[in-house]
Amino acid sequence: MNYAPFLNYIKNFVDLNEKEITFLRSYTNYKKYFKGQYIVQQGEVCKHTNFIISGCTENFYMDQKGQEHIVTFAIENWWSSDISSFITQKPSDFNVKCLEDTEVIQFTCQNQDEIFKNIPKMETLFRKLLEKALVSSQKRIVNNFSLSAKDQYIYFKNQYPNIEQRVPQYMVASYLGITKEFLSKIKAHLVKNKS
Amino acid sequence: MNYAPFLNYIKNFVDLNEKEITFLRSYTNYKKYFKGQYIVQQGEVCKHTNFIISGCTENFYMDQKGQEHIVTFAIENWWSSDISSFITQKPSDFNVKCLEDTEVIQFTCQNQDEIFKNIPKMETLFRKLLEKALVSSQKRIVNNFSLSAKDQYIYFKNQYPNIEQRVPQYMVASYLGITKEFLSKIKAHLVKNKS
DNA sequence: TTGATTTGTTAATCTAGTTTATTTTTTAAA
DNA sequence: TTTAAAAAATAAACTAGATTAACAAATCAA
Repeated sequence: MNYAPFLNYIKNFVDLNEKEITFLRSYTNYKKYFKGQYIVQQGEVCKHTNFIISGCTENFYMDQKGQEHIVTFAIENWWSSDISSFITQKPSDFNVKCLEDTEVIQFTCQNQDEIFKNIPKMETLFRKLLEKALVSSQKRIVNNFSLSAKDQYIYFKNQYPNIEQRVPQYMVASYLGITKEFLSKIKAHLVKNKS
Repeated sequence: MNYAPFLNYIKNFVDLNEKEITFLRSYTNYKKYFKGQYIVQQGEVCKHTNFIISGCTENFYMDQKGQEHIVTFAIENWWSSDISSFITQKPSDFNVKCLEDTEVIQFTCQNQDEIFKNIPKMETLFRKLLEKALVSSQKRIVNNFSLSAKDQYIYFKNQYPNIEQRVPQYMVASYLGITKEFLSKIKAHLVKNKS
């Protein structure tokens, strides 16, 4: 079990003393999932918030027509969960699925509350994380409005340079909200015009 | 100056004692803006987070082609600011403009930190608000992907029943990311087909 | 009460992105 | 190493929504 990356990540934001680290350890746990395994399944309650130590997950849902839409990817040092289901403890509208073998540090909703109660710095950290997440979510809405599919793809490549190589193209298309055929067309066009 | 709605709003989430209320008052201030006035202007730093006591604001930006896109509306009991600029204290990509005379309770970034330091319950409140805001932002991305413009319009009407009457249609179209002409077509179609 | 500006409608034409279908390439399993 | 399955590319027909332009209401200023 590999806990260090989680503590290193936290150290970027706040300093925890020994006692706090011990507390945090006892209220979180390590888990390994295998490729293809579901961490959360549409219709079930999302029990944990997960910090990814290694691996890659997708967060997707199935619409009324049976089409899958990828909402987010997550890799090392990112968080992965369905926040809506986690905070309400109601059935999730999303699936969280491992695209590779994936190690996580996870905690339940109850334990999160305990952590925040006992280590207020951790609540501050999460408040700031949520602020950033909200900003990037709004940015995505804005891009959706003002960029063509081609420009959104270019933006995606710049923002997540590590992800494109690790997941199949049809998933990138799904993330961008376009068909795989159209993404293929965009890429062919970009190659031809050398940018 | 009308402070009560702000305290009532807070009371829905957490209980503050007299001392905390006094502290909060001294670290927030009341301001009245007039219709058409800008609370935040694209290119300037967003200095305040604003809680709306009365009135209505739009949060919009201008893209490279000079087209305006409305990102959010806000009315009584909602928050209005450019969170990205507020947390980084860097120039904003957005405008926040009053669509009606608007009264707000506002606080600066520094004062927010003081409030959180002295009244941790307030940080918890904000953490929860951010969670909800993130959920609804993600929901909007999801809708963008899986709903037609017509269904997004219907969803908007259900979710924000109070806003459509208060703002011109072309702003609703802008919020939905479609042209005013197409919204007009959708509405004509809905009237004809009685739903 | 009239003109001027802002808002909303209709219709024709156009285009970014979808759908469907077929073929090729890559991956993975046996 | 062969074979089956999954992923990617290509192309033609199609559609949701954009663009343009002309006009009609509504609001507002004076």
